Amino acid sequence: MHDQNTDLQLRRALQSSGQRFTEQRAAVYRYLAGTDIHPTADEVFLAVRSDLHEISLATVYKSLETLVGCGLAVKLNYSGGSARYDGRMDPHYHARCLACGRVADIPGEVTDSEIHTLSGRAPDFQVIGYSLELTGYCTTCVPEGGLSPIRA
Amino acid sequence: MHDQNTDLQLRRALQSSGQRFTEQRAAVYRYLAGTDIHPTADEVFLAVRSDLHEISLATVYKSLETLVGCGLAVKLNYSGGSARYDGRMDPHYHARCLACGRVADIPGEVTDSEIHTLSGRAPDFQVIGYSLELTGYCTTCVPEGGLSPIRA
DNA sequence: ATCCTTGCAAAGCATTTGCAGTCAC
DNA sequence: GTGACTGCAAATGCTTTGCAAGGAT
Repeated sequence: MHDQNTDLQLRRALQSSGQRFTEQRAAVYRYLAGTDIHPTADEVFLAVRSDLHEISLATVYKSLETLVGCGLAVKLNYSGGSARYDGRMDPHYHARCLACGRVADIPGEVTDSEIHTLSGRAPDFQVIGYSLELTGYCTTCVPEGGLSPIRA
Repeated sequence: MHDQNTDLQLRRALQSSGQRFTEQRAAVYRYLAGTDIHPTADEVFLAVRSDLHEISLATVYKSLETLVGCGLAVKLNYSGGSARYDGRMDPHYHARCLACGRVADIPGEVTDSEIHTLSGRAPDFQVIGYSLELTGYCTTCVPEGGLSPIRA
């Protein structure tokens, strides 16, 4: 299933940075834009391989970095091993379950005024972005002991 | 230079979780609690080795994880390779320079009401903490091109 | 005396890289 | 046709692990 809009968007983003449109990049982007599971590079590889049997893991890594470079995806770094990628570009932030590791999308965004308040405490620093993540437990992972205090 | 308070704090934290006080753990904690450079495991290793010549990198890794487990340190994960550790437990968040990779402390915290607002959008999720990081450029790393839009 | 911790070296993963062949433009 | 991209395999870098010797309680 080829998503015309998705492909076109990718083609434009690539062209404007002097890069080429390829089937591999298209397949990676199509998958990433259509899922909300925040897959790892390996998960993308496995998913995309059902369409493009010959694609290699190295190419998936390269494609993902290309997408990030074009602003079509965001890379999320977590403690538990591999990085995850997010191809949904609507404003939202993330909640990560400390038990199962899943990452859930939370719609909405931190308001600009909130960011300004936070940035104001950082003189000598030109803020261009932020990354906010809530941590806790999803309903399927009920903790037994008490809860730890909130800490960044 | 042995910080009595720091050592005592560590000894208590270790005892309450059934672990032992060792010179290696003490050296790692003393260094971590006394710096604000958010060192990598390797940087801790190099710094601590001037006191404890025989300490190994593996032990540093193990000690750091022990401290995190005791709640005496926080592990920060970034894209650029190695994890960094923060032994300052007063409320603050971080600003990371996209050019040089340095991590600066920003004093203060997101207010409880702000966190509640953010958490409220996440039903089915028991929030116990958050992680906020600003990204941008420190004064010594002035970017040449335009700035990217704010995005999590 | 017990059993946790250390140090060493080797193993384990995620990710990157070099390069020849291939493809988009 | 040219230069960018792919696929492969090897390399890299961070972190973890197994195990015998040593150390804290």
